[in-house]
Amino acid sequence: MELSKNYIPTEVETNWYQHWLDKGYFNSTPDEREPYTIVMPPPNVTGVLHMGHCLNNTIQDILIRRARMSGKNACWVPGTDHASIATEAKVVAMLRERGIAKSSLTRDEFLAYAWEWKEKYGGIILQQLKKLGCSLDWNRTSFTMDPDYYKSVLKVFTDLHEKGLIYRGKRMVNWDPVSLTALSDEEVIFKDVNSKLYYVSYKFADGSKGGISVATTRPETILGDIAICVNPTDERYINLVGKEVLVPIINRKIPIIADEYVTADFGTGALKITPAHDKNDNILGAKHNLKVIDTLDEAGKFVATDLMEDNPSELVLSYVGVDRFELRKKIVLDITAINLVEKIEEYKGQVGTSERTGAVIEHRLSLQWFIDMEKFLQNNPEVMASVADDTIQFHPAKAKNTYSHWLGNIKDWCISRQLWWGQRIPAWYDANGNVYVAETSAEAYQKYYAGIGVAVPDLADKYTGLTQDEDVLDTWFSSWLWPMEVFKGISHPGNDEANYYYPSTTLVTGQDIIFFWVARMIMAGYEYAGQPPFKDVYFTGMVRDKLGRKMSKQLGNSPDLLGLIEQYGADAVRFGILVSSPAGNDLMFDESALEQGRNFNNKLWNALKLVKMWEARQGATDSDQSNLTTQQFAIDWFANRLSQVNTEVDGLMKQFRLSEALKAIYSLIWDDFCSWYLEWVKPGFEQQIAAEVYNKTVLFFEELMVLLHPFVPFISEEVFHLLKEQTTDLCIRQATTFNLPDALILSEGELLKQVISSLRDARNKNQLKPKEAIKLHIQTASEPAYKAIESILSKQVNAESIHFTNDSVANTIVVAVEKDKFYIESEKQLDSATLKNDLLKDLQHQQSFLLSVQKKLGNERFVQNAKPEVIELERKKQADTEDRIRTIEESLAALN
RNA sequence: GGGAGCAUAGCUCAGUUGGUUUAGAGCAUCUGCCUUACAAGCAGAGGGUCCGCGGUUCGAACCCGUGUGCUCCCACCA
Repeated sequence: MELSKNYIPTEVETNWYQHWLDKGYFNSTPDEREPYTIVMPPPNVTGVLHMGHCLNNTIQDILIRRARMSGKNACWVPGTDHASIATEAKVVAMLRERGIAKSSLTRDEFLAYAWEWKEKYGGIILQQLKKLGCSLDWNRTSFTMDPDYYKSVLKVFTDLHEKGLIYRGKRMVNWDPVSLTALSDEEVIFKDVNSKLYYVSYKFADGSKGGISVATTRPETILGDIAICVNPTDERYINLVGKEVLVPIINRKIPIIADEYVTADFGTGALKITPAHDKNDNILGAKHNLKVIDTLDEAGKFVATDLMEDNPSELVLSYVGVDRFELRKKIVLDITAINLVEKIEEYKGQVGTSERTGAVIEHRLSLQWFIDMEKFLQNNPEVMASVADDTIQFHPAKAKNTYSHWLGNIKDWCISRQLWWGQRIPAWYDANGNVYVAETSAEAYQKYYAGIGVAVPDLADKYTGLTQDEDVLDTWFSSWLWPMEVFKGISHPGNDEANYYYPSTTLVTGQDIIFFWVARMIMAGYEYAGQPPFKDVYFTGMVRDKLGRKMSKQLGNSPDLLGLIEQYGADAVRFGILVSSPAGNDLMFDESALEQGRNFNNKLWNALKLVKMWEARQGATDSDQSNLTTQQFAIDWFANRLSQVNTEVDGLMKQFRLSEALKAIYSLIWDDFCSWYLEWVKPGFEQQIAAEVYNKTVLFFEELMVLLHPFVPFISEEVFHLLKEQTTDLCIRQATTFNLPDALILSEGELLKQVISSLRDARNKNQLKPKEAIKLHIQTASEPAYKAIESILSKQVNAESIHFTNDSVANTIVVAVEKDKFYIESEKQLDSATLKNDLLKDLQHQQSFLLSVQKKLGNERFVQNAKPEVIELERKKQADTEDRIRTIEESLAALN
């Protein structure tokens, strides 16, 4: 078969992926093997594949493929998250484009559209993961709103409610006025903004001259003011406490009160209290028994209802329905007109925004469902302990701090959302406002009828008297069950699959969702399985562009991933993203890394071509005996390098240092295998290769593909099969166990490489063309060792002859390597000046090194204190350096 | 405001208990090569005040203190 000049990935990738699928290699069922389980962080159904997913899923695929090749029962579960708020926003936008307002639809009508949308667009991302080569068990694809999953969420809600861990209450919550729902604290992102600080004066109500000046960033809330607060120790205001002032525009009388909460040196030292629109004001209001006047509706528009009794004026009426930001401008204008604005300062502040819609968050008093986190954690002390004591290991470990700090300061979790897309809260209310929480409406009615002492009607459609809560649950209230419920561990507890696969082995995710998801999965894991959901958590960094900026749509610096796969091949994309991804750190993505990946694939391809050329050129044995011993040296050396790197990679993988593992393999293949080994065993022009050497070479190549496969699955599988007829696919091939490498053989190989490089350097410096042969004279105490590798040496430095000598050789230039000297003889006039210079530089370096070693050894305190092996090492350094200096000096003498 | 982390070659990063490290890799750079697997390549080379200062130690890139610069997380001083 003719192999193409360069490696062409497209067809190869599609074919192999289909083949693996056809063979069912990715499917897992429980058996006697040890499981290796990864549950994929479910992307939003609305998602499309981006760089973050690419990094994340490449890492998971590497882990799972390596496990599959190491005797484990590898199971990687795909799926998607219904992503309540994000998806609902998309569906609302889609409907708006079609001219349909959400408010014109019933809940059921809206949900029908949402499901339609989900079936059409949801899960595109899973198809895209196939392009990347992800070896997911597609039979297990899950969705957080699958029927069983849905039920499991209700079950958990009901259960936690029964345990007293869930309560309903009117609290200050983060309110998104765009999506019209409450949000948890974690869904609020604080952003720096340039705003203004308005100094507004409040006149005394008794008509006496003057008043008090208050600094505020939110003048639009003035009409909801209920008091002015100062610090009790603030001498400027101490006499004013108890006096009343007038709220601008509406002239409501409000008191001046004192509380230590107020900072005297901020603004004017006087704070206006608006309990309806600020968390701290609300706390202060409650403390001082103040009335709450809500002036904004759910969409952030002005409402006057609460103000009407006070003083409805034309002006106030003109504010009704005005948006909060517009209102701010209007009110500032209006109070400026009546001379109540003293000054306006520029102010840098922070404002909370909705993670999903970007809308500025309002604090709003509303009735919501919460989880009592303190109590929950008291019931589950392992949530904190398991991470602290490494029962669950975090990589990198620094994430442990973030985790424990958050848990230590945890607030109650608001889990209700005023949305339709999601699990509807299983709570029913009767006419009197009594609540019945149950997994089904039937059960809720049972409780209801029992409570009022009425017999339960015989048919469910005769049930009356209850209405279900309109709200749905926070998305994360379903995703925290993911590692359990993908195996039906909640809906069908104790089933064989859950028993076998849970706890999962490794979680790979971003640091950004440590609170949203990781911590909560650990909570649910202990609460419902009594076990952690995973053993290791590998946190990936964030993917940035090469300038270090976050990837974002606005910046347009987010590359088109599928386009890149098209252009470079999935293997190259996987290689590129991983090679530039240090463990646990952010990675600067640069397309040149993909080029490196593509080049590497091409290198593999060409090595394959070379070996395939030899296939037909095998001879029984090599006629030249010396050539055979030489090749045996190359084989022994590479076999040991292979086992050395295998051991190294094992260690790196255990520490999740995937990038370094890949680099080690890359260098083993490119440098050791291609640049050295293959050149060493390469037969001369149109010559035969010993069958034994050929077979060994193919074996090495196969082993390299085994090592490489998890990282670049497609090309490795392709090369593996093109090398020779195989009885298995690489995808499920089990890794070989290697012996410990022989250090002596390895160091002999290193020395040979060093000799070759030094001689080539000397050739270069004398402008010897590659084709110009030299005569080599070697002065060494270990002649047999060099005799054994003579043919490699002569081939690699283009020496037409090699002689051994006991003395310097006239009219040559000399190269010193370790204790040996190499004399290069050429027909060309050689210039010893640069080499002499190099030798002098080296000599100087060695001498100063020797001096430092001698100084150390001459130091009595060193000899007394240092460990014996360290002293021994220093002695050896001294001896070696002395030898080296002698060799250099002799070489210099020979040059003169 | 509180907490965590980082600073090593032009760039991105390794450097494990302080001692074969007067410091390594990849990419980039420079020089020479169209050598019959590969120019998406081959061979070779250059490049560092280990952020500054102080300390501990026989010995510091590594430990301690301090200064500077940067990053992230948490926290709504209106």
